Amino acid sequence: MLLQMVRTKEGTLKKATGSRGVTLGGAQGLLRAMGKRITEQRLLLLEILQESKGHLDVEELYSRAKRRDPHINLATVYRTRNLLKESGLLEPTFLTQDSRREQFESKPEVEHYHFACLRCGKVIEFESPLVKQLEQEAKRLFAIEITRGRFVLEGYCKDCRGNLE
Amino acid sequence: MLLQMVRTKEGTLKKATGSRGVTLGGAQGLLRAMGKRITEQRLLLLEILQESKGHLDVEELYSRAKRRDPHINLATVYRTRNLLKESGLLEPTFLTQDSRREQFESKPEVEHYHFACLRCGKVIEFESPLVKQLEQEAKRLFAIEITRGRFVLEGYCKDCRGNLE
DNA sequence: GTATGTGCAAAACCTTTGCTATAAA
DNA sequence: TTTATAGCAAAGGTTTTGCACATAC
Repeated sequence: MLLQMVRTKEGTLKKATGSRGVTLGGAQGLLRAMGKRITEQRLLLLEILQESKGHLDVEELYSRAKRRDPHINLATVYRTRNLLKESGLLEPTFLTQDSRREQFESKPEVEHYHFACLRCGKVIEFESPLVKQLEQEAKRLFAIEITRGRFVLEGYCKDCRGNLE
Repeated sequence: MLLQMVRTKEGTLKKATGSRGVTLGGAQGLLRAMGKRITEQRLLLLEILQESKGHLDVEELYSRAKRRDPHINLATVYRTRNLLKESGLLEPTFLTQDSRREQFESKPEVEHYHFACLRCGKVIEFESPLVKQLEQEAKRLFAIEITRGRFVLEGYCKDCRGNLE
């Protein structure tokens, strides 16, 4: 017998409560635990990732880092990004259909989902228990194990929907 | 949160009824209408895309094409893929978190969603009205216009979930 | 002091593009 | 015959890698 969630007066979906950074705040400890070193460059990159809400591609991360440390090298940015990715602190989010570059965000405490505006690039994060419910259903129906679910919407935000030339 | 759990007999999610190919079947007409030419290479690539359920990246498409026409060129594959993408017959699907390459599938008649196995690459397509419901909620809550929604699960399929070394 | 990380440059990838010959209409 | 397209090779863009020096531990 399956359980189904039914929507009542107010929706199941809400804006994500953007508490983040706790994860990245613990980055130093994790790196140490992995036998990795805490370098100036890594600290800088972590700082930038923590400040920005994420959704940075490598180019953007590099350019922001360069403003504070003009000598930082692109290879270092790639290597750091890969390190954080492998250690699970950062995860790739493919936002739009035609994006060529991967974007990343620091791993959130509460799983959330995304809307990305095709015109201005604005990203809205939201949560909804229905997504987990869908995952549960899929899990049972197909006998699969799910490690990650993503739900991504693309389109035009409030400000852009009228202004399409 | 004002949610009630209700017992129902069946879930909202089901395996996608994989009718496809009608779209790609109409490709020739569309190409003609666009003033494009029907070449052997394009026919071959369309045939391959139609046979495979999709979920091919360019490399795979190229290697399959080469088996039947050893002279076909990678640039032709890219150009054809871009053409089909622009004309809306093919669309990119980012399946797994660490996939570097875009994969494509022929545009389905009924919108569906994906599960991809991280070990064997198997793809399961499914449908659920709840996804559209979520889109409606997001649309109202954020005053956005949604052009596309994707819901992608990754993990391990029935056959692979036990065999992880 | 030892081993890891950085910067730099080169290499490896993936995708696009300019050109000429070919073939579709 | 006319014009779009294929094949090829070269170029463009992104990511990775080898190596010597610097630096965290």
